[in-house]
Amino acid sequence: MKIRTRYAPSPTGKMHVGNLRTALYEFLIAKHEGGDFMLRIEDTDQERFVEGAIDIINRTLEKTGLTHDEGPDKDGGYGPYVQSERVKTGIYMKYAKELIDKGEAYYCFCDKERLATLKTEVVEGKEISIYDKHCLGLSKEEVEANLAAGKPFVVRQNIPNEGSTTFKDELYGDITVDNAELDDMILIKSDGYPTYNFANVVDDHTMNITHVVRGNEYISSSPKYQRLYDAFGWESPVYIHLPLITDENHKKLSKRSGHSSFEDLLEQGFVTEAIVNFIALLGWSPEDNREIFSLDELIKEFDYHRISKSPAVFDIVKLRWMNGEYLKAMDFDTFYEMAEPFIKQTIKKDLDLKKIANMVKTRIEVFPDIAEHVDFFEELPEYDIAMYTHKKMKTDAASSLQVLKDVLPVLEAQDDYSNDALYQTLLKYVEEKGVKNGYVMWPIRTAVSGKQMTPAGATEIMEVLGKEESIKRIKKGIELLDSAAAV
RNA sequence: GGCUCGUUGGUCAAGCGGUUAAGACGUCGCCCUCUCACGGCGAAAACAGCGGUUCGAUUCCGCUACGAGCUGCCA
Repeated sequence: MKIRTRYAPSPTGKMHVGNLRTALYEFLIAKHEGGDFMLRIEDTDQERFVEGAIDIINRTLEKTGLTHDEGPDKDGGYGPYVQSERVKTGIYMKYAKELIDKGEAYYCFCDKERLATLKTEVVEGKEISIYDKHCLGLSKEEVEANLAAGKPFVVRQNIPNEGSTTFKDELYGDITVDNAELDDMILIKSDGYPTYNFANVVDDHTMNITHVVRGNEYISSSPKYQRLYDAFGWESPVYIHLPLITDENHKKLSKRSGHSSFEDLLEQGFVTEAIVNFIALLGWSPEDNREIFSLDELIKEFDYHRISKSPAVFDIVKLRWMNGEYLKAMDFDTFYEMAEPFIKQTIKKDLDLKKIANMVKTRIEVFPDIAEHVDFFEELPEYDIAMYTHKKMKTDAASSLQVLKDVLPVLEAQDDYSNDALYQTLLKYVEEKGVKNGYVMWPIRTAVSGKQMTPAGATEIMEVLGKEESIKRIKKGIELLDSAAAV
């Protein structure tokens, strides 16, 4: 049998990495077996609907490559299934009535006031009450009369107070709950819309979903869904509940975490492939120790039996590392295309940006890191002459001054400012003096960059800077060291 | 509060009765090197606790602790 999964988000805002991972796993589970992956928008809560949220979902899935296989025709492609559209067909009410006829559900006319009189318990600021099945006792005539009178109603699932219900999760095994723990949940709301609890079962069945994959938070309501399947006489799907993704405090990811949504991560300079790769490994691991996977490779390797049961902390430090791996592996042209805007943010001068990009490629983890690496090209920063002193290079202010003075005329005389030529020239000086490379390179690099660390060596920097600017900076260094020595 | 689920280094994780308990990120050290980074090598660092079952438990069972989720006319 062909596997069919679905991603069923509610359009209430940005797409969390948790949501994205759910979509990814659903996609991978289907594709690994050559199955189909569907998209279904769960917008039955009109109050929480956020304008533009569906666009975000579409954009994200498209960008990450999680394209769905089926849906209503739309602009030459597939649109998602949309629950609010399906409501218009009367499908949910039809199935609700079927349950009512079977005695598995019933009309409830209780208003807010009556509901408020139910025995409630306050735990941690939340009111907890269990519906008392009051309307289950209504006679057929009373129900008909209420309906005829246009009295607002909801439809509730009728769950017995005795016995227990069991469902099977592929990862967690059999989970059994006493029926007394299960509230008579609302299936159809008074506005005529189904609740998620009902729509999800009806849709998954009518869409022939074979594997229901969703977050852990649904595990405790799954027995209720199982009762629905049983009541209808439908075969239940394979359930796969996914462990949570938490923040560094082991709390559910919140918007405030700042790095919790896919779009936020893109803004922070992460590349799509790295994000997808990273979240794939948050709750799943392959048989070998491999960590770098393209989407196609994930499809090939993904075995849902290896999904973990315990929650995973979203570690942005490791994501940064992985992003860096992607940048290093990227071909230069692609890298340059993406890096250029970031370089141009700090460098306005007419310099060889490609050379700069190349210097930085193996040194950054995310694009915004570029700025701190290249700012000195634009302008020589103020620096302390203490920077000339380096224990390992055996340099200090005096030796540096000497080196710079010695080397200046040579560099002034030289016209070839290519990295190679400069390096050869300086090497000659190193040999003459019988010192270590660093002994002369360190002060020069310090003078031309004004920085402790640079993305390239002295000669490479000079190559990019050009003769005029390089000489200027070296003179500046001599000046600084001279005036300090004079004191 | 009740119910359900979870618990291997700081983090992601392998392990599915017998192992010196992998690997990765991060941290630290060394090497390479015209600085830093890359790369290479190495180090520190874990089975929540207590009881069973067993010749033998990280692995199976129970209890406790801790964490999380649910307990909505939200999904």
